[in-house]
Amino acid sequence: MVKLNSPASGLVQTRGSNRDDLRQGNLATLLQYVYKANSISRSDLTAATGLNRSTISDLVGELVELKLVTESESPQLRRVGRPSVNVSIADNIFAITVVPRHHSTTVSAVGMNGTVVSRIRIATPIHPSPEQVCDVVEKAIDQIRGELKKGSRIVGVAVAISGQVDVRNSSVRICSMLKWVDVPFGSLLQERLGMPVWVDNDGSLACMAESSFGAGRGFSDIIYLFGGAGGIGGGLVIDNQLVRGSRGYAGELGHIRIMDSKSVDSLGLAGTLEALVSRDDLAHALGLDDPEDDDLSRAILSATTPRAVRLIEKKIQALGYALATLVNIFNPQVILLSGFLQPLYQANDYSLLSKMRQNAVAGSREHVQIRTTELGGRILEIGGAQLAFTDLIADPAQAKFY
Amino acid sequence: MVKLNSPASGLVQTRGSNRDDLRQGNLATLLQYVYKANSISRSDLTAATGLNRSTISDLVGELVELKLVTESESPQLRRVGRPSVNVSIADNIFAITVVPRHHSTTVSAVGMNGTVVSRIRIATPIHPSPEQVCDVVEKAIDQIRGELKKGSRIVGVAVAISGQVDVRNSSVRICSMLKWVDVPFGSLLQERLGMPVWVDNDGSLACMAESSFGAGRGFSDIIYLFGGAGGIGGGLVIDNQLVRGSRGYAGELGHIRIMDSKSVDSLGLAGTLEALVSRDDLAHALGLDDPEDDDLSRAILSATTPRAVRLIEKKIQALGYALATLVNIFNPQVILLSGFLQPLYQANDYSLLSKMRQNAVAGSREHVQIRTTELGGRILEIGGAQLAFTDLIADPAQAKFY
DNA sequence: GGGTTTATGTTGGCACAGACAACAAAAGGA
DNA sequence: TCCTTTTGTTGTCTGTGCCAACATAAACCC
Repeated sequence: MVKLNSPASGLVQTRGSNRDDLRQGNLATLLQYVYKANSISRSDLTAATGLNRSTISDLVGELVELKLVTESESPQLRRVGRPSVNVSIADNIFAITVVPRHHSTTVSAVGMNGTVVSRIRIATPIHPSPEQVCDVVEKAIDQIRGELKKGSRIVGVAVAISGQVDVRNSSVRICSMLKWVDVPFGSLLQERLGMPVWVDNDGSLACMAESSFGAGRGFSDIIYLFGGAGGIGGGLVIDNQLVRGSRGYAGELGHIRIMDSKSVDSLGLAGTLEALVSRDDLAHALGLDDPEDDDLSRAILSATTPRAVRLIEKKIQALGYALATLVNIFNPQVILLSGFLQPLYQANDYSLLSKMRQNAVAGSREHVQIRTTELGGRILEIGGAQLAFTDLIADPAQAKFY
Repeated sequence: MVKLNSPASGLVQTRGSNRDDLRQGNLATLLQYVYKANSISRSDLTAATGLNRSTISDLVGELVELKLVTESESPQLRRVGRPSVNVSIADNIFAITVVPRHHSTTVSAVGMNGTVVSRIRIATPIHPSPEQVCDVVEKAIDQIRGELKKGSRIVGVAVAISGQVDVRNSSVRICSMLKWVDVPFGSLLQERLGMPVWVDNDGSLACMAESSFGAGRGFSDIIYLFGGAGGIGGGLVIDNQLVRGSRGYAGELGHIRIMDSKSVDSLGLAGTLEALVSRDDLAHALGLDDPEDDDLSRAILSATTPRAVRLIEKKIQALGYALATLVNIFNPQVILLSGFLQPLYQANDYSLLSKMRQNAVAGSREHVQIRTTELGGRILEIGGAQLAFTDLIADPAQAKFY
């Protein structure tokens, strides 16, 4: 018998750990399980973590005391043995998410248990200034505070920016949608609100959300691609970790180059995925003028004119090249397509798959799947909330609320 | 004052930790520091890990008992205070590295302290069979065992393959250099030798080596590109972790597509980096026939004929496109170039940098550096040894030797 | 329906890792 | 020579997770 050695990933730990770190780590692991499952039995936690029953009992007890989770009788499982106690995330912990757009900003309250309880969309001037967005957010949060039931606790605010965000200092490097350049929006909003503010790229947040709660569940290596009116964005998950890069700009998957072409993308780069696969192009070829997502999707799936069919096929080919490049670089398990890339895939999944496979190396192309996303219109709320809850989960005993 | 919240990376921990894991983790962290520095004082270990002096004393004591490190008087530092004891990696722990090529296989013994003590190159038939390579390795190890001083301990064998390796089961998916397809080489060699065998892609190993001991030291996000006779390979380090992908095929950076072109690469893919930037092309244009690396390098740097200069410039442009794509995807801190890509960069560093910057998004292009590699001809020995020592470092108390 | 089986929760004692404080040791500086 | 600074050593202590024994709650079985 030969026991094989798959290369270990090596250590990431650079600091030593003491007993407090041990306890904190275990509390965090437990809370993460509860958060991801929303509700889970103590015996499942025991099995998943490998910790002793009595240890789980103690740890869960601490989380209950911290009022982060609640215990309840488990539902009828009709299984032999004493039924296990169910652990659920407290229903009064919230994150505020902010999604600024051209001429409106959406502010929501998202419960840690996954429910979006409040969602306010407020019109702004077109291309609002950072201060104007701050104003809107401040007002919206006041209103939301009134709507939330008594005893609710807020961990902070997460902002999803459709542009490049330096996550080290939460500042917006460039956001063409808002016409912002080098805006330290995290600091501005945090100073105004007096509570923690996190800022991240919308593609990264969406990727994180799909990875934890959507079509990426159970996969460790994921490529996420989103096609919208502003262009193509995306995100990467490698070994269950979102890839942010050294400053947070990773995941600009729309700007990878695949061909010689005069067409340029939103940044003026020629021959990139975004330049070759644009929503406007498709809408125009299908005779639609600024269509809703659903209408465009239907039109793509039912296209019959030769010109439209040819164009769709051409876009599929370009997308196939881009996917092959990504597959060669990453060897992912799954590629998730969303926005108008989704109907494009559905229009001819065979064509996309085979184009991708033709241009990918043997090992990587064999088991990679293409899937459509699952989370729909609330994905940025879910991803933003996840970002806002991350610190709380990483150190439950230090939880602070506002 | 505003304290900013950079997005935490989230938890990777899926299992709980007990006190044993704590001890193991701290031992591993210490041993890793000693391994990477080769020799380091106990007081430096205290500062780096944040652990208590007495804890360090205890842990180092255990490593000494395990005979993994030795303590020695520190060199004269001429500093106030009691001089700190120096901790060094034991000089009798070795890894065997194997690098099979067309018609010869190189087997080396690499000390855990970094010294390559023995290096045997044995001729084989061209395109040797797996069994033939096993034979050669077995013989070489017998010889090496005789050369090593008494009391030497071997942790196992690391094999660097110039092709796609499924690291989950150490089998070679495809290696065109050896004409191997689906060869479970790890199992074969392990059965033969009776000691652990790890197999990995050469680009990944080289990347790992440069990241820990070469030009990548101190950087957390690295792209490594190697240009050789067989094509272009590479590796990625993200957040200090080597990226292997779901099966180990990640890092096929030569096969990313950048242009329309009839030229195909070693896998028959058109318009890829490897297709457009080939060593043979360059050698031919420079009037060289199967040149040594040094000769090709000199020729590239001193090219004067218009045709050669134009061709070099064209290759630089293509490389620039590829780098931009990678930068857009990853936002790395540094790009490391090696093999014939190194003289290509040196021939016109400004041109390559600006081409890359022109095609990269604003945030990512601003701080990325391009560097040449440092480790030279022994890079695969160093990387292979690192792979072989990984398990030992991750759990020093369970060290097994052969 | 009562005993049995199975799985889980609870409790008290235990082992042991790392922190801490006090002291010793080894160097430089005045 | 004595003081200061830094590091190593030792014994004690705290707290965390483990373990074993027991308690409890359900399904199962005749």
